[in-house]
Amino acid sequence: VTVLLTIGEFSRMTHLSVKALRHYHDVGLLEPAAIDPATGYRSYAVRQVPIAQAIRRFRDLDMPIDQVKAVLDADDTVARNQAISAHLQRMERELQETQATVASLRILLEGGGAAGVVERRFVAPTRSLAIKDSVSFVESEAWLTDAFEELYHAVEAAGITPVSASAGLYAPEFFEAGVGDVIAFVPVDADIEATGRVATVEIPAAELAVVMHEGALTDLDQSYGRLGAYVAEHGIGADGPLREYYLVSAAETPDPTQYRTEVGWPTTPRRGA
Amino acid sequence: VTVLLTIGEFSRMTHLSVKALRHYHDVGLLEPAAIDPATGYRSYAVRQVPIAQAIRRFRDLDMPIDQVKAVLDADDTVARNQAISAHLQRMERELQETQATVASLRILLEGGGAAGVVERRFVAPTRSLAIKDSVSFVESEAWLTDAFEELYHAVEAAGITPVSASAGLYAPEFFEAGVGDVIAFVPVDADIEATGRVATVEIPAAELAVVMHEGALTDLDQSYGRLGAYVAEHGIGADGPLREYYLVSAAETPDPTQYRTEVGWPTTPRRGA
DNA sequence: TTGCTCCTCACGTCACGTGAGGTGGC
DNA sequence: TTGCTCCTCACGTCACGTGAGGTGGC
Repeated sequence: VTVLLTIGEFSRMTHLSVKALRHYHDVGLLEPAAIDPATGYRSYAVRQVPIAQAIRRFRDLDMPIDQVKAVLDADDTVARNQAISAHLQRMERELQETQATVASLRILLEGGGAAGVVERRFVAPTRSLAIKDSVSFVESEAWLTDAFEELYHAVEAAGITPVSASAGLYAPEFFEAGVGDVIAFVPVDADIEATGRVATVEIPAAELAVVMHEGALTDLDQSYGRLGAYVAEHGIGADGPLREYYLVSAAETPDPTQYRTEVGWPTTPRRGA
Repeated sequence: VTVLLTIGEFSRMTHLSVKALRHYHDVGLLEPAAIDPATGYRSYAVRQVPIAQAIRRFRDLDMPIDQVKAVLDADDTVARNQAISAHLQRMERELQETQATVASLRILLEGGGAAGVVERRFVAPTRSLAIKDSVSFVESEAWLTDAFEELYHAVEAAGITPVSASAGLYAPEFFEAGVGDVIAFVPVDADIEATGRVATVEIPAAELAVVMHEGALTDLDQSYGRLGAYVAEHGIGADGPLREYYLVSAAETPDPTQYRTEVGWPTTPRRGA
């Protein structure tokens, strides 16, 4: 016979609170083994204890309830282990970002802001291989990595060579609303058939205030701040997407402090230019 | 003259969304430099850019808004740096817990549950130095560390020696509600004057089912599960606090896999005992 | 018989995001 | 004049926690 446990006993055995257990029942993550139809009392089975203990660990790792459900429902061991290691990888990435943010905070508080020279520049229209998508600010780094991987595959497959560094166009609402259109592009001098997300497009010309950003992309806001101040002080702001040219990036060096990124802020044309 | 920025410009310069900036205004974390009384339009000053960038970094590190406010309001550099490093320490601790949880999850999923032998035991009343408090489950490890430090200071100050290992009593609601009375105690054979939170008390006798838990305290639920199953199967459950005896703990070894903790679950008395 | 355990709503938390609906300046 | 930017509510999100108010079993 199965030994049944009250919700209180089950709570002490799993270190999940009674409120949490009721919530997991409500959302279908962990159904009691039996429910008294008269009183509504929940009963749990001893064999549910390890499942509940696993749930507690997943939740301690901040895995969303839906994902926990998916992992537990996967009777396929391979799929289950994949889901778990995918989550652990996400966590490792977050940890690295955290360390980068700490370093970045230290620099900022020590007053060592980027003081690069602002330069004004006209960029001509550029034929490019590009991927365009609506991207959220938080997922943009991962999106960019994927996009450039795909673009370089297309470049290689076509047997051509990029004309200059890879770059990105960011709609203002990407920053202001946290979601907006982003175009990742690689300048080329030949037309290529569209495959998958990759298309050949002409990146429009622009008049820009430009600054060289040295270091990790987490700190890009410092260069944006510098450009924005410059543009505001000179009253030369114009509409249009923000630009980033990745001169030295993860593709070239594993050390983020070696990254070199040109940031461009749209301006009105210069007189006499 | 101060150059004023629209909320959109300020957003692009700081990489904080417009919604976030309005929220920070509402809660008093970051007041605009000026507000148009007719339209309600917010204006920000260039000198606010580094402050906003610092706020973004603190929030990326999940520092609560109230704490960010406290850190920024502290014009005392020393206090500010203390608050920051306190937060970074908390994050490091969390990281270690995360790694422990990952290890713990691996063990659980590989089916290697604690299979220790359950033993029944009567423990006599024990005169002890104790600290009692209402403690939440999440903060209990830190609370316990502090409590034992204080207790050992008191023991030392009195020039006496503990009679046996330090231990803890946990009210059922500590697990079931996530908050409940906890007593940390060190058995002694002399009365000591109450100082601070420390008092001399008699820990009551108890009839217990006991199992030896080997390894980190994160995994204690496995031993609780084993005891609860044993007690339920034999129908010998009784009221009363749960007990943990810390035979080998952080005080003795830096390696959590070396920890030895006896867990006690209250039972009815044995026949013939 | 009396606490004790358990139950179900309903609402709060935290830091914004998501629309809806509307207004002033170039 | 027409978009565009900005504005203010009001409500949603996520995983429970916090009471309130009430019932069945030892």
